[in-house]
Formats: sequence, structure tokens, C-alpha cells
Amino acid sequence: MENNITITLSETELKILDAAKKVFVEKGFDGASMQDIANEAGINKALLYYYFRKKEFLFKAIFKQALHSFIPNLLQVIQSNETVRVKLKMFVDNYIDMLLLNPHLPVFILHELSRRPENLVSAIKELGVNPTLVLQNMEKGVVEAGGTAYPAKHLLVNMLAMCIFPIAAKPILTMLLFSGNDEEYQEFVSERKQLVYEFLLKALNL
Amino acid sequence: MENNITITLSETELKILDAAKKVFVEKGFDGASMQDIANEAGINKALLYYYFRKKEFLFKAIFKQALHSFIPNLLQVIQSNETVRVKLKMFVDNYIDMLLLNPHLPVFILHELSRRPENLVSAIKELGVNPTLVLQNMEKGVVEAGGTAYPAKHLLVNMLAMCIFPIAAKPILTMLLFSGNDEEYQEFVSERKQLVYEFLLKALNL
DNA sequence: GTCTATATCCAGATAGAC
DNA sequence: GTCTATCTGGATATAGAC
Repeated sequence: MENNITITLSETELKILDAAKKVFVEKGFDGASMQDIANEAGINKALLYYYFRKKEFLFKAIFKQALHSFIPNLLQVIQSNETVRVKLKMFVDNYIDMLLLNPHLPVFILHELSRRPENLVSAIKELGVNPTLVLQNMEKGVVEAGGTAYPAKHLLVNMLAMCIFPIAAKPILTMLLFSGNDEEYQEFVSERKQLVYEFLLKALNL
Repeated sequence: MENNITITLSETELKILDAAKKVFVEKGFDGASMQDIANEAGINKALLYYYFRKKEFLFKAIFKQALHSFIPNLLQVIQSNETVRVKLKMFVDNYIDMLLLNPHLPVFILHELSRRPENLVSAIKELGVNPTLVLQNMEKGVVEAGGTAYPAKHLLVNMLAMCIFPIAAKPILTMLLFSGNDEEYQEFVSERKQLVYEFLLKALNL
């Protein structure tokens, strides 16, 4: 199973990966052209093919990275020795902060997975994440802290939803709730770090 | 502002719109080809241009429709004479049911809006939805029913998030939580109609 | 209104010079 | 390794016959 090797990437290869990440995440696989990526990287288009041979291969390299950020390292937070409250706060804070830095990430991942779910099977395996344990810990942790039992899968989805959706739906929310004012939107999302946390506490009776 | 007219659409035009909806919503603007749409409609490609002149025009017709479904008619539910609890239940039930029938809708809307937010301004105006009143009503309704005050905009986003996200993230959730078993995923989403409702009640102390 | 044929363009991909 | 030049296919879009 461990057929990975570590290689040192050249300067150019790094430039390409950076550029490809930016372009793919913003435009999606179908909307991005190899010319776009070459321009962004400041190199010749043929070089892309020299290093990656096909658009698809370059894309897969990017997609894997992106998926790793998107599926947060729940294990680390949930399996830590903190109280449930602290864990929840840490998770929401860190995840929303990460998403604010990568605002296009959610829509990119959701769109590409919806177009080509096949990619997922292999990618998930490489992640090595098994959520079952995490879920059991969550549910037990809540009850032991005196909270109300709530199905762990639904709780996890609720948490992710409340963090991810406002980032994914930025354009429509900015328009609908803030008349297009971007600063108000940013402020709103920052507020959510505290408000989502409180919402979860109340819902779980913690 | 009212420069709309009502026209009767021909059989062929309806076939085209149906096909275009299916193809665009599944593949996105960049991923869909006019040939795809012609095939789906069972007609000649040139006919598409006869009726809509440009891919973009055909797309806009579809997008407008889709946006209307995606921004639910909150007004109707919220402004009704029911109790807050009933309103919440009705909203979650109806919205999740609609999304289950249109599983690609969320990602389609989010992706296209993220690619071309310009389209939004005009589309929103045509919707004629002003959420401010709705929001005030929600907040007041909760407090008057004996619940805990919670910022209405955040409440609205939480509700939408918990309904929309599990549909948008179907592939990854099916894989991560149900080892790829589709029926279990479907079952899970149906359960949410009740569980999201209860989650909201508890969080609002209702 | 509906079709066939075709023009035009652009994107992915390769060949080969340096 | 990096570039220029080029091939090839497929996509948008139009012309014109029926």
C-alpha cells in the first residue's frame, strides 16, 4: 500500500503547481486552460506537458492537495485531551479561518467531486481518514459532558455545513444579506466563529 | 422595470429547455457542449442556435429558473400564520424534499455564481425577494414564542447550510460516512428532515 | 423550422531546434 | 529544460438547401 516516494521538486515544477492550484481552484477543470496556467506561472505552455504530460495529471496533483485541506484533520482535534467545548471551539475557529484564506476551495471540491466522483475512491484511501472512531468519540464526549445525545453523523454534518456553506455561498449571501457590501460579509463570517460555537452548545444542551 | 412579456413556447423550444437544464445543471456551463444538449433533446445542433443564437443565452434562461428554485420562497412560509415551530418544520421539510429531487442544483448554482457573480445582480432583482422583512419576522417570532434571541441572518444561514450542504456534498459524505452505499445516504438525508428541525428547536430553546 | 455542410477558432498535445 | 512551430480534434457559430 505504501508505494509513495519522496522527490525534490524543481523550482519550475513548484511554480507550475502554484499556478495550477490558483487557476484550477478558481475556474475548475473545464474552465481552466493550460494556457491560463502557463501565463500564471510565467512559463511556456509546452513546459507544462514536459513536466506533467496531460492536463488531467496536473489536475490530479492539485485536487489531491485540495482535498486534504478540505477534509480537515478532525482526528487531531477530536482525539485531543481537551473538553468537548474546547474541541468544538477549536474546530470551528480553525476551520473557518482556513476557509477564509481559501475561499474558492469549497465550491471547487464540491463541483469537481460532483462531476467526477470516481476520483474520490482512490483519494479518500490515501487520506487514511476513518471517521468511524472520530464519530464514536464525539457522541460519547457530548454525553459524558452532560449534553443531550444527538446522532454523531448528523452532528458532524451540521458542523461542517455551518462552517462551509457561508464560504461556498459567498456571492449570493453578500448580495442577499449585505446588498453587495464585501466588508459586511467578511465581518459576518468572522462573527460566525463564536456564533456557530454557541449554536452548537445550545443544540447539544452543553 | 416591468419589461417582461408572456409568450407561448413551441414544443421544440420546451424540449430544448428541458435538455439544456439537465445538461447544464449536471456539467456546468464550461463542461456542457451544445452537442450534448442537442443529443439530449433529440434534435439537430443548428436548431439550438436558431432558437437561442448563443450558448450563453440558452444558459441564462436555465440559470434564472434554477436560481428561483434555489432561493426558496421563504416569504410564503415565514409570513404565514403558523407558529414558529410549524414554520421551521415546513421550511426544512419542503426544502430538503425539493433538493432531493434536484440533487445537482446546489453545486450548479454555487459553482456558476462563483465563476460569474455578475449574473447575480440582475437575477436577484428579478427575484423580487427582499430578505430584510423576512429576517425581522423570524427573529421576532422566535422571541415571542419564548425562544432565545439569535441573530436572524446567522439563523437563516444555519438553516440553509444544514439543508443544502448534505446534498451538495453527497459524493464525499456517501464515501466517508457510508462506505459508498447510496441507500444509506438517501436514508440519512431523509432522517435530517426531523433531526435538523429538532436541532434548530434546541438551539433556539423552543 | 429543420436539416447538412462548412467556416472559424481555440484548446490539448507533440516535434524538434536550441 | 525551455522554447517555437505545428498538428489535431472538438467546440461555437453560420450559410444555405429543403
